[in-house]
Amino acid sequence: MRKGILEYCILSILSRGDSYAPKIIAELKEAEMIVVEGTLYPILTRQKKAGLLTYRWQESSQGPPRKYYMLTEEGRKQLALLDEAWDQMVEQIRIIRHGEHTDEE
Amino acid sequence: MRKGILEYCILSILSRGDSYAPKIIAELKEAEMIVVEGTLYPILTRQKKAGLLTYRWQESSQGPPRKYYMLTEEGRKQLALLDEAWDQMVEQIRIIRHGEHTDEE
DNA sequence: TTCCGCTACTTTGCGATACAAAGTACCGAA
DNA sequence: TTCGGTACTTTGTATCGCAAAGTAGCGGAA
Repeated sequence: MRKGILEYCILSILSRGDSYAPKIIAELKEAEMIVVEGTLYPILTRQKKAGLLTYRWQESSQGPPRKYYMLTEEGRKQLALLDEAWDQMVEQIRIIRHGEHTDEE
Repeated sequence: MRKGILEYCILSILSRGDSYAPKIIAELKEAEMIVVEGTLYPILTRQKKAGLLTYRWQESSQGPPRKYYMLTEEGRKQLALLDEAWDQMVEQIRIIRHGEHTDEE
């Protein structure tokens, strides 16, 4: 029950600072949204291809260099849209669950 | 961005009273979660097969009889689980978006 | 009665998403 | 040079939702 939502989470995480895959995975795990490499990397690739992200190579003190991803201007726009869509969905599901009460309570 | 959530919505709707497909579709459309027949019917079939739903035939004043679906006891349990999972996801996404944390970082 | 349109339910094929698992490549230490 | 750890990539599979076409029963109009 979270297909398509990962994309939103990833943009959200990157909106708070550049990051690279293993770190993103750790953040998502902390939020109990278990993600594995084989899931995350294709999403990052898709989003980069869609122009939402870009990346820079950055040396690491230990191990190979890392791809640090960051939002593009378009990525920020998309995130704003997803923010709105998410809020609407949460509200609609609240209505479905508890009945519609827009004017009254 | 709503895959897997339809199942939850359908159980929620049925928890408020028995219903049949076109009526469920109308309710979901009202919630701006557009659903078409080819989407809903397979879900109902899956859920019935999973033991979450059952149905009875009921005559209609005009047109063919309708399959009125209703939750089983197991369906209610599943709905309770999904309720909890949904709340957790909403909370986790709120944290991801706004950087809420307990005391560290 | 026969035909037609409406309602309801069903099936098939496709694209997209996420997962599991295996594979590639680079770095530094022994 | 070899080994273990880190990072990134690729392939195959299952599932979900959609579009579109198909099946079937009911009731009104000619």
